[in-house]
Amino acid sequence: MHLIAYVNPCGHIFCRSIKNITLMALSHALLAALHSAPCSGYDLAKKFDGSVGFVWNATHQQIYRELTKLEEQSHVTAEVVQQDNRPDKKVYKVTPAGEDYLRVWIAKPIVMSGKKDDLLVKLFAGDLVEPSVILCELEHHRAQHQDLLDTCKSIEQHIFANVSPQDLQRRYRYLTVRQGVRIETEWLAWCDEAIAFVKQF
Amino acid sequence: MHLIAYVNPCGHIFCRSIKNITLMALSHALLAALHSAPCSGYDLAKKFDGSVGFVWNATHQQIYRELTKLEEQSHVTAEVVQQDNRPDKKVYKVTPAGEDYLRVWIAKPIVMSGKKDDLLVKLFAGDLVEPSVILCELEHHRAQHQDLLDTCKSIEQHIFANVSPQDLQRRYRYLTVRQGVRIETEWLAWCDEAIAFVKQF
DNA sequence: ATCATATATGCACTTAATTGCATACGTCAA
DNA sequence: TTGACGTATGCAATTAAGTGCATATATGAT
Repeated sequence: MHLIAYVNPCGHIFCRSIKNITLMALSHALLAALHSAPCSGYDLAKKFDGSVGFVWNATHQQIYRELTKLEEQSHVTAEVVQQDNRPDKKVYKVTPAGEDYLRVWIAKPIVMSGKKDDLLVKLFAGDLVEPSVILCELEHHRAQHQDLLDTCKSIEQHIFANVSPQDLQRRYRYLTVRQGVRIETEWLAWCDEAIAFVKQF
Repeated sequence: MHLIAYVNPCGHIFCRSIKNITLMALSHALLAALHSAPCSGYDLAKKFDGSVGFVWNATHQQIYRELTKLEEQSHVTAEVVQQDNRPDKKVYKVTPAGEDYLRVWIAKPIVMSGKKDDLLVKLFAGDLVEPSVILCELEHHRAQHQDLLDTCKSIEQHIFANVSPQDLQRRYRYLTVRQGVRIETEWLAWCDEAIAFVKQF
């Protein structure tokens, strides 16, 4: 098997095999979620309490398929857990090999994925329709961003109110919540600006 | 052919055929770009002057393939234009049918696509690696957001400095640039917050 | 001459994402 | 006892997206 070595801009050296590497991002998101708390596919699909669901969304079908793949690659192990009054569940946790796989991926610098935003594309051709149509869509989106912001703020206050400086994992996760709070706040502000703008027409 | 009627939250009625509809988002982005200015695939791939490239990114291969499809569906027409000192180019423009297709799509309320961010996933498992690795990645991203912000600000000043209130198309496009300015500014601020945070470790 | 760069377009192949279905156990209510 | 809902998992098929390669003309530099 061929190996290739990289040096990232900070001088960290890492390597990976050229073949049989899936760069599929969902696998990393699942491993990151399982790293912080072992759980079942169903749990992952529910995007529970401030977890990775907020930074990477996927359907349950994608998640189950990917978990099966990760198990085949020995990046996770599964344990069937019997429950009262509920179907059995398979609880997954990350293996040391899975952690290595994550470490390699984290150290590899990535180019920001380009923006892909339906709403902005709509605005681009907004003059084709009545302003009220655009206004409606803007208000629809505003409501969605408001919901997200409320959720992020709630997580910020309840989960990360009193985190000890030693709890590195939680402090890193806190940063992702902060991103949600900041960006959603700004999205809301932009929506308001855009709504006011369109109302002039 | 079956038809289905919708009423969006603002009371606008619209309909579309159930079959043979591609909801593929790239086609809408290309139509929106061509709507504001007919041009070639090459031009579209260059993401020129404040155009749709900033709100929807794609490779030239995707763009050429999609343009061919759009031509087959009669949503665009192509005209071969001979040039001096350069290969011929095919200039595409949107047909009335293409405009209708865009109008229907614009009027259809869309659910915000879920967030998918590699950097945040990395932070989620940040405790697996040395803080300097995360710091490096944060600074790398900060630079990318700074570039984008500079570009957006430049477009804001040069293209939209003196737009007449009557120029609806340009005023809508101005809103997309404003979104870029606002969100990238906030991304930068978050990067700074995160960098300061990680430097404590 | 040859090489790099810019313009201009496209096919073939592979991988990822989405959609539609299918299954099964349990609770609670009509 | 049927039907709706929540928990829990998954396959099959399709569609979209991404990667790698190929081609051609023209300019300017070495």
